Amino acid sequence: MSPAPGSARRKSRVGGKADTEVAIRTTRPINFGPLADFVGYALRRAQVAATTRYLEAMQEVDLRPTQFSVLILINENPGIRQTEVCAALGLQKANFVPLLNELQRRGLAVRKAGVPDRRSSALYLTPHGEAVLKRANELHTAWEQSLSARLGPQGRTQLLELLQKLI
Amino acid sequence: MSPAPGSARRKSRVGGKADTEVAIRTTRPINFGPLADFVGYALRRAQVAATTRYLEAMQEVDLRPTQFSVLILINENPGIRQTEVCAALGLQKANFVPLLNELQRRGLAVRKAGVPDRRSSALYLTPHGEAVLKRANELHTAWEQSLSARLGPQGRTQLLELLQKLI
DNA sequence: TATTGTTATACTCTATAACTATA
DNA sequence: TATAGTTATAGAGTATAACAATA
Repeated sequence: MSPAPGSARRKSRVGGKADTEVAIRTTRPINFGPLADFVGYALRRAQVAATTRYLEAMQEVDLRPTQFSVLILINENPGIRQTEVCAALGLQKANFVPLLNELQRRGLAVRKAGVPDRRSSALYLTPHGEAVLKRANELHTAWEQSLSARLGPQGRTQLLELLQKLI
Repeated sequence: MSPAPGSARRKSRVGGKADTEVAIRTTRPINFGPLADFVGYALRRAQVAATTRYLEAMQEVDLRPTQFSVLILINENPGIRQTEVCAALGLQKANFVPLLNELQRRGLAVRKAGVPDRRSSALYLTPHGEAVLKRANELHTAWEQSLSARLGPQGRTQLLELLQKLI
């Protein structure tokens, strides 16, 4: 799993040439050994690369991956409770509090009282939250299409199926 | 990519039955909407699941993914410099310092002086480091085999190829 | 007693700026 | 001037314990 935006940088030395030449220092080619064939390592590298491009693509709506998935879940399940979102997404309830506070501060989601169980509140998107989510989905769709372009027509489906088997 | 060890927990209510029954509270089924078809989300979930199992598998040698990959790289490229390892694995040189300190403290790797460029030192595994790496490779191979079992014979190769296209 | 939401806290991972000693 | 290694620091993400209100 280690990070590694494929960057075994190799600079080429300009032989015994004089110093007037741009003297770029040689770094011998790095041997990755068995690492090149590790699924865990490839998974990590792919995830880092994907996240980097995701953040670029979603810059306009300024939604981190988890924030985006929380908005989707609230939108798909209006009135959902915090604990339910946490269980569905694998988040700690303690960490969800500041995350939701931020979404509420930005006017994207709200906690509403009036649930039978008075310990909980019900979560909803605001109209603004719905609009931002709509735009986020457009940007995200474009991003997924750029993935499909890399993976080929069947590649994306194949990848999804294979990843499912790891969960 | 949001976390989510597939855990949309659904408890089933025992209809209108009396309280003598184990009263499990209903949580309505959560609708994941488009999230279920996102490559980024699947990538994240698979990576989290894989890392969790990796850590279990490697418990005996106590090597985090990055530590493991650093040991492999030093072993494959004896005398490699810190900057080269960082470039190859996509690490910040600043973060590499405490990481290598820890490997050195545990007697797995060493910085040796005597390089032409006196700003650098050359990295090597100790005999103990080599032995630990050997054991780590055994444990890791077993883990990769458990992945292969999930993915099917061609699945692992397919997955590696698809992940490469994302990098 | 158990659960929901919350606070506080800590640990890992990642990122940037600035320093030193060499080049 | 630029680079290798280092220090310090800050920001995410994630994890646990404990508390108040409610069930």
